[in-house]
Amino acid sequence: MDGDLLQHQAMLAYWYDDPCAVSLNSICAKAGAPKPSVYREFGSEDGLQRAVLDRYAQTVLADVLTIFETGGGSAQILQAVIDFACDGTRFDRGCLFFKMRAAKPRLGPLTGAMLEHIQSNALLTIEHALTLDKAGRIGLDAPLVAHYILEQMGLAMSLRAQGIKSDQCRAMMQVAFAPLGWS
Amino acid sequence: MDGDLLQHQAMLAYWYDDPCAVSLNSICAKAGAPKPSVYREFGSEDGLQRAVLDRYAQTVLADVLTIFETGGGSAQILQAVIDFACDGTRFDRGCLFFKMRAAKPRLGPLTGAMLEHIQSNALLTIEHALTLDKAGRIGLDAPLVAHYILEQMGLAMSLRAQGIKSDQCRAMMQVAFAPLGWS
DNA sequence: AGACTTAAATACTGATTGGTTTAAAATTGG
DNA sequence: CCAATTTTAAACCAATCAGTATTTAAGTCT
Repeated sequence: MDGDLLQHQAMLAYWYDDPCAVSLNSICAKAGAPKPSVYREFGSEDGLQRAVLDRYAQTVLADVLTIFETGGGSAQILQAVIDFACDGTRFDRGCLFFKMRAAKPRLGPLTGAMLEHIQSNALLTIEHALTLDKAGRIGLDAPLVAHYILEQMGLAMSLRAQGIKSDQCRAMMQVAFAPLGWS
Repeated sequence: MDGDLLQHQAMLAYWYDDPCAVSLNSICAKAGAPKPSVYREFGSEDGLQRAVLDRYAQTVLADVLTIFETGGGSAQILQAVIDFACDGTRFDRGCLFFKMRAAKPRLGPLTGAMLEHIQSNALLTIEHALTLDKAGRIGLDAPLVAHYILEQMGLAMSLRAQGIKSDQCRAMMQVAFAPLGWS
């Protein structure tokens, strides 16, 4: 059963290239899988993309959400988030979630619904971490700050995908997070 | 000479939809222009996109750059930038420059070069305004802050294109610009 | 008016897209 | 060892893409 291999190859292709620019034919060729098997396993291109995005959320994105779940002060959390987005080579080519979200109007309904589910789940997790942190800033409501943090993460990863150096991304995120109880 | 009409219709199509999702055929149909005239006037799809982007920069983007050029304190400038990006209906569908920049790997070399030229020009203008403002923050070098401001503008416009309300975009930008000498 | 040039409109090319059908091959159950 | 089912592989489909050739019409200049 090479459905997993197919899904894995599809994830790499969507992740490293533009999701909208990757054709089903090329994915099948790369995975060595016949095209009808895609439709047997996933029903449609939309179904494959949805499954890939789901897997990505459960593996890659879960790591960043645990940062918020394990808690600590907001300064600690934000520093960990910066490290997560800017360190290592994991997001050298960007983040599949944000790439797909940017291409959402061109993706199918299943993938679109999965994008919304992932985003609302992430927002809830971030917001929960914020309300736990008693040192949170006053006058800024938690949903707004949660959304702000999510978008700054997305921006950092998009910049990395554009080739911006890790140091510069880190410096920008430090500026962006400064008003949120940084120092 | 309906080259202007063609260019205008192309700009609207690229602006309101995803630039990569708009076909040359649909643009010709919308503008009522025969396809060969596109190649006579612009040489290629890349040439048309480059011309459209150039026109966009000279009309729409020029307005935001004058904000930086006319000067005032950094607080004034940043407030004007927020108003520019978040007010009105002009960027309800996003900003063509940032949309095209996001799709850069899928666009032609002429358009890619134009994108780089517009961005470096914008960065220089912003940086110049920052160095003129003596109240600029210490410890943050001007190129970094210029890049930061540009990306936050792009983020705000991308959020608006996603359907985020103007008020929420404004609130986020106020957070983002807070460390740059806001109050 | 008549020769010449330029533009327009349509049709076409070859490639690629997502998706389907078909026929052979492999596998499985008895 | 054979029959039934599933998987493969390749061909196929209609639609669409960027780009080009061709043919026809409209001007333009002398």
